Amino acid sequence: MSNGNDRWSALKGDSQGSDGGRRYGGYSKQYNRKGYGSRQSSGSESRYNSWDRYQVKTEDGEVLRGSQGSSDRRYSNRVIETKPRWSRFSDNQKDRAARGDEPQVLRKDLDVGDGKGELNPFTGRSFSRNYYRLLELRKKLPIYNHRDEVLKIVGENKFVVLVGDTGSGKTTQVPQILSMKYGKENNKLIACTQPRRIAAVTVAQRVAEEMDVRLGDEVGYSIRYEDETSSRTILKYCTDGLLLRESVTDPLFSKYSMIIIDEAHERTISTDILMGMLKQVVFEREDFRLVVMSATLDAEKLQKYFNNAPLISIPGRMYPVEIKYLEEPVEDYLQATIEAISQIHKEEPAGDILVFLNGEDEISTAVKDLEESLGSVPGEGHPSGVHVLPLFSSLPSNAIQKVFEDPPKNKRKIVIATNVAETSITIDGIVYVVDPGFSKQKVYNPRNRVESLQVAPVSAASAVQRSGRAGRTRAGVTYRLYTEDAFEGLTAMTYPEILRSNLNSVVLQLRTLSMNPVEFDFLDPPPPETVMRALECLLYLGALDQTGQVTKFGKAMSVFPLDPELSRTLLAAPELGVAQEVLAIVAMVSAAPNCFVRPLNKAREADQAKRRFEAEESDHLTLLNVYTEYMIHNNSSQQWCWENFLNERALQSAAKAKEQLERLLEQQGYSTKSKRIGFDYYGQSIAIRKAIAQGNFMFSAVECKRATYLTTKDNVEVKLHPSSGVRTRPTWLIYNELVITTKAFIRTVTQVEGGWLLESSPNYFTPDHFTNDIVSYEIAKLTGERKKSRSAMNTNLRQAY
DNA sequence: CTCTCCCT
Repeated sequence: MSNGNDRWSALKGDSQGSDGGRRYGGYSKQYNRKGYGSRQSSGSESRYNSWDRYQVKTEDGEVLRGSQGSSDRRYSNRVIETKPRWSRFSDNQKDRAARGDEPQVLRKDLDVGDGKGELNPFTGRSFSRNYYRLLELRKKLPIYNHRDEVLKIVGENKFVVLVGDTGSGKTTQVPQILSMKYGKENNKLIACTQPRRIAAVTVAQRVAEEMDVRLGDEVGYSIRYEDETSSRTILKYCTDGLLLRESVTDPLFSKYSMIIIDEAHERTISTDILMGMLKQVVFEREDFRLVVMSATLDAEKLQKYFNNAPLISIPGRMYPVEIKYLEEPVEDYLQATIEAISQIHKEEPAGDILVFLNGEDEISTAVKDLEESLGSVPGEGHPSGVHVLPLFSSLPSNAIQKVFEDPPKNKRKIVIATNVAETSITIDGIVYVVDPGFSKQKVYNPRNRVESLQVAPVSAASAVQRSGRAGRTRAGVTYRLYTEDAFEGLTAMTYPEILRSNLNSVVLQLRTLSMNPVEFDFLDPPPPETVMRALECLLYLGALDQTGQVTKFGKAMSVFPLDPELSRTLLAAPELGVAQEVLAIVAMVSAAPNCFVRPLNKAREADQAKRRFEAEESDHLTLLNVYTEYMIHNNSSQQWCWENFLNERALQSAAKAKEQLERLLEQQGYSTKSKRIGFDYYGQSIAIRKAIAQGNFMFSAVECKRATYLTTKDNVEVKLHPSSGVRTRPTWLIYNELVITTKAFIRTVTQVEGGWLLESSPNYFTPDHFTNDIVSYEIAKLTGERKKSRSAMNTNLRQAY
């Protein structure tokens, strides 16, 4: 396959039908680093190739390789001034008088507290000096003069939509203002959701400081594995996914008097589902309010969705940001990024740089490159060189914290981030933003209903958000590493995640709450077929019965923060006597999918190290071996992980996940102890692999020719991924994911017996269920054998009596 | 013969 097509190979799979799901990814083999808007080197006719639209069609257009010293030619200067957008509800005294709706006077002790010498209503102590310092800054935020309006409109309505541009202060101030008034109402608290963990934590820290309270007291945060709240908490920042999870145990969100959904424009799947659920809660609960905050102009759609909710519009306040575009597309955006940074460092005045790249790998490489090439190279205003820091979600919290700290004296801070840095967080000192214009996104192919992760051009909304990061503390510059024409060609908004995702888990959750997923009030309804496929899958898993009601088993499945397949695997384990082992495996698969580190220059050593953990019949068991050894070496884990080419962060998160899953399993009344007595190695291996088969039978593959398998679900011819340690050449396999890169590969596989699959779901494994002859034949062989053995058993029985 | 944004 030629290079231009590799990226899209995932979209041209010949599979007949599948709901794909998390395990069906397509990642480009060669990391095609062509800059956004550049010409593709070979024809890519695929009609799913969203780049087609952005290609520069002229054949004679010279593609400039970025080079130093040609900056004047490469960048076109164009200053885009940020125009304040006027609030629909002007805060002008005259206007208010004319409308006759003078805002109510607030109770003084609940006001934000302007007067010096006042006591903090929460701590009873006088405010600190820092409080007054921050208060001065808060007064400058556009939202400050809209406090009364926010309180009034929220007071009079149960739905409110609030739109505020970057720098309006909505994320920190609106929840704060509202918690002053509603935070103690009926002993309930206010929650404010964020799409990202880092945002939830850093915003909570900031707001606690502004309110002069200790983090975790009146203001706290809650993200998976970390709950910094207490009985005193009146305002809780949390991730949208976490709040959605809470609905499983508390469908009416009875802990909360108000929920504020922030960054609704990001349209994460969790935010979309929450909006639908909370809309219902508003009707069912007298004492509940919903505020939806968004950054874009798409407010009308939200207003309409929430029964013509009133709109509060807050202008942004930013320092001017100059946008520079490339005049010609670049050949290699990574190289162009490095060069742009180098140029900024050497030629532009003092100020830190924020760079958007696509993944841990890319970021780590860039950090290393820049430390080497610019680490101690003096630049304008920074005589000691640069201080480069990575930022992505899976970093440990102390590494994330570093990003917000001052760099060493006389060094220029360079933060290289994924799109975690796109919204909500403010890194002081950032003056320059370098934006190659890409992000890694889930992509959905409607033809074969396949979900995959791809590097794709960002939406214009994202690009604007990114450039906004440059003007937070003073005037800044954004370097877009693509042409202005290319910018014009970007899609306006990011396509909602719910329209490009597998809905198995979501549909189970909705059914558990007795909601009809087909009639659910989605802001953007997913295709009905995706919902039907989810229902079908849940039926086979035994989570739903024939009438679509949630079974007792399905109810138990819905409690786990896992895909339904993995929940069922987990629930099958105690009876098989291998709860501990399966807990570890499920934790590894869901929380540490890529725990093996394989640096290219040490590939052989890394492979050798991995081999020590390998089980020849199962990669899942290999993961279990890694986990077990890791726990044994827990007190020297850093050293041990390094020596064994393992990603310590990944293993730490697997350990936390296992703890959480174990607690939940116990709460469901299952024993989490393993029965080791009576097991030899193979007995244990079989029990574990049976549990894996019970949940993952839809991710099964059968050998069709030498070293080649056919997936049962969608008849894709696949090979074992070269990273697999399975050497037994089994007839039947379970795979954790299917990736299509240079070839179609199944990754993380386990040998199973066909009979186990049949036992797992007899109504799924019927020969006529499958369109492929080979699959049907193999299944017929199984069912045939089963019938045979049953009649043999009857003969035996007859003989016995 | 190879490699994944975010979130529960």
